[in-house]
Amino acid sequence: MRYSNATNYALHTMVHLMLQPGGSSVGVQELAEMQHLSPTYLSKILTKLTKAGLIVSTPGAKGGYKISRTKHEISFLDVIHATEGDTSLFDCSIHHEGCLIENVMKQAEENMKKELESRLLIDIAKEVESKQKEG
Amino acid sequence: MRYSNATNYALHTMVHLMLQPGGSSVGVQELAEMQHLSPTYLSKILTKLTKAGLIVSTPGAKGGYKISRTKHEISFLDVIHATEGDTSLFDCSIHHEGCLIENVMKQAEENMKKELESRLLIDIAKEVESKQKEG
DNA sequence: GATATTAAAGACTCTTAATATCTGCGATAC
DNA sequence: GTATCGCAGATATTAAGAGTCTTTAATATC
Repeated sequence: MRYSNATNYALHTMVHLMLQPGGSSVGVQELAEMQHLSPTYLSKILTKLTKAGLIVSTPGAKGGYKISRTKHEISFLDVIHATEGDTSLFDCSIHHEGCLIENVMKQAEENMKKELESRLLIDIAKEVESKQKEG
Repeated sequence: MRYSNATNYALHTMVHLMLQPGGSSVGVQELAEMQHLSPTYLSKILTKLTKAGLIVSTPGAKGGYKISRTKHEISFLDVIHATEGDTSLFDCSIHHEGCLIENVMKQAEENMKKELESRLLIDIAKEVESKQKEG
């Protein structure tokens, strides 16, 4: 029971893109090197983020990825949803509906998702930025 | 990203054992039939619960499993911990310590675990019991 | 318009974990 | 002693995650 590595890479990439001055584009090459990944693998993850509307891709020369201007407040949940898909933590395979155990599990999952929805990437980006100025 | 089926089976088994009058033992045979599982598979799950001290096993003729008398208040988290092991939802594989993203994820996980720790199986058992009397 | 650059998509491999079964061993009641 | 039952280990089987490679499509620059 663990979030995939892809989610980890996605979150880090998103924060990195947020730190770009003027929201300029960054190529997969640079993003992949930063996280010690192969560009082809990371691009699969970036495509998911693009389809989810969290980032914008521009193909061709001088292309790359940048944060979507239409989504200033991107939450952890947004990214997780993009990479993990619409998964649920627990499904009772025995009872078809109204399983009391499933209800408890789904309630806990719901609360966690609400917390992750309230946590914004921009706050992480700002914190990283201030740490960089310190060091 | 999902809890294993084993956790589902374990939770249902625990509630079933709690509903036994006088805390009497039940064999794997019966527990397996109830959930449409093979006895050998379920027994592996039950062994985990036994090692975790949540239930007590008595081998030999007329043997079986029963709720541990020393643990009257068993939580969802207790069962999950027994079946899933000591897993964590998210580990940053890039930064070695103090990753801001990891911190947020771990905080959310921690809160979910606290909620699952406060939810007791006995409450589910009581609810099931009262529903059975109704129907 | 030709060319270099870059993202997108699909097929494919590799590894790992979950799921599940089977067999033999050891403990217990009778 | 024997039948019953849980325990442990070995062994498939399946599914998902992780990652690579190749081809295709889109874009900028000249």
